[in-house]
Amino acid sequence: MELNEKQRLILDAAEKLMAEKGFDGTSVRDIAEEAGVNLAMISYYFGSKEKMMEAMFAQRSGYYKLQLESMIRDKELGPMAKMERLIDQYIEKLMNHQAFHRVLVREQMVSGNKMITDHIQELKKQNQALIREIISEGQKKGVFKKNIDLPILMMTLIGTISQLLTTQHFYKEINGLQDMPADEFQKHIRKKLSLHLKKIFHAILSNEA
Amino acid sequence: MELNEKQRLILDAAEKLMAEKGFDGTSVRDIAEEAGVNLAMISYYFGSKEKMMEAMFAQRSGYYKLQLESMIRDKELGPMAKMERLIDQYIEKLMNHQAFHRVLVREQMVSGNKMITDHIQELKKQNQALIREIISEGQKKGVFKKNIDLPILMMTLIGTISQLLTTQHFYKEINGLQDMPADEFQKHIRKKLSLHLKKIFHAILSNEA
DNA sequence: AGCAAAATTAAACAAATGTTTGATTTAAAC
DNA sequence: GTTTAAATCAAACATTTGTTTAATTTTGCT
Repeated sequence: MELNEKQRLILDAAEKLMAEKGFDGTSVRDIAEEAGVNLAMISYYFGSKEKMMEAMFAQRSGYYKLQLESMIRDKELGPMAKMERLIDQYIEKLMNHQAFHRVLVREQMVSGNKMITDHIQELKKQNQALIREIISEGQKKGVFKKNIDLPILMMTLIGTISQLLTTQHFYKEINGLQDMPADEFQKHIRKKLSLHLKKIFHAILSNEA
Repeated sequence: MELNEKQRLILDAAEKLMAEKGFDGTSVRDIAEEAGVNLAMISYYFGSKEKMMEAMFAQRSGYYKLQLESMIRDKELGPMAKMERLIDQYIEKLMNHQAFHRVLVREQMVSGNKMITDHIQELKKQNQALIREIISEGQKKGVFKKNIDLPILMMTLIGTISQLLTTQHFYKEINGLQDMPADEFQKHIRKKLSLHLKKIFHAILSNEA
């Protein structure tokens, strides 16, 4: 779907506010004001608040589509190196779109909008299918263990990153990092996350002792 | 705070509905109907919807208080055995109070109610202080690694469980478990989670190869 | 039984909600 | 320059929201 300038303004405003207050906690008047457009434009362009949300997911959920295809076929990279790149891709994707990810986490919990949850589910399936290829390759080469439970492993990957995203204010305080500049903190935390998750994946996947 | 029968009915109804629809997505009329009480009783007993939520957290957040003290002093248990019990306690606590945990996850993400987020933060700090004791003991005995980043490890613990809680429908479908009875599924998933997380903790904490 | 406090109720309240309307302005096409 | 459609706007709309009111019922106590 092609978006014009006004539509983009509206979705940006909606994403920002809904990341803070949630769908029901954000009124269309708040969104219109934040976007600097007239209230009626939301219905005019999207039909309704609900459909505006759907448009937002259609527009943004591509964030979750990983750039994996070419990497998977790469003959130079070993399976573990591929998994490490995968981890970093997930960290980048989720951290670079924190606001949208918050909206998504909320929406995922609700039994709510079928169109949206189906959309998310489909993306997850596609990603898992690709990752499974890497794992199969690793098992065939004997560097990965047999009997790997990918869905649970993905829960640790996404769950750990999500948990950081939703509680980073806690993390800052508990580590006395309130005064660290925002971008420096982002770098710091991504590095930590990356090392931590790679250690975990290595322990779960690798055949070596 | 002591609760009478009506107050309990109200909080139970509120918890159930807010786990599904969130705070803003749940009206006091919905809550009153679900609880089978008159609409005005919510203001009458709690003062407001907001304060009702605070009462709910005051009442339920004890779920997150682990029964660790006595176990920590236990001379029979090694540090790794203690960590394993810790993992199982977290799994039990969060899984046994799924509805409340959903409400908490949502509320945690919002900048919203200071009283509630402070309460949560305080509980986390207390728990982490206790866990740190176990880790120090393990390090002193030489069975745990030095330089363990506890906050990140806790993110993996809580994040993995939370991710499962918020996406279990997806997990069911991807594993073809839609027809498994609910209680059997709960058992199945707790067992898997437990083994998975213990493997991770062992890899991160243990000094052995 | 009589009384005071607590509990319960239906109704009313003002404010906020998502959406629509109908008029007006802007832009594009001829 | 006129015409036609798209875009923009303030106002109005009907619901829904959380809360309060004022009357009534129930409860506990003497």
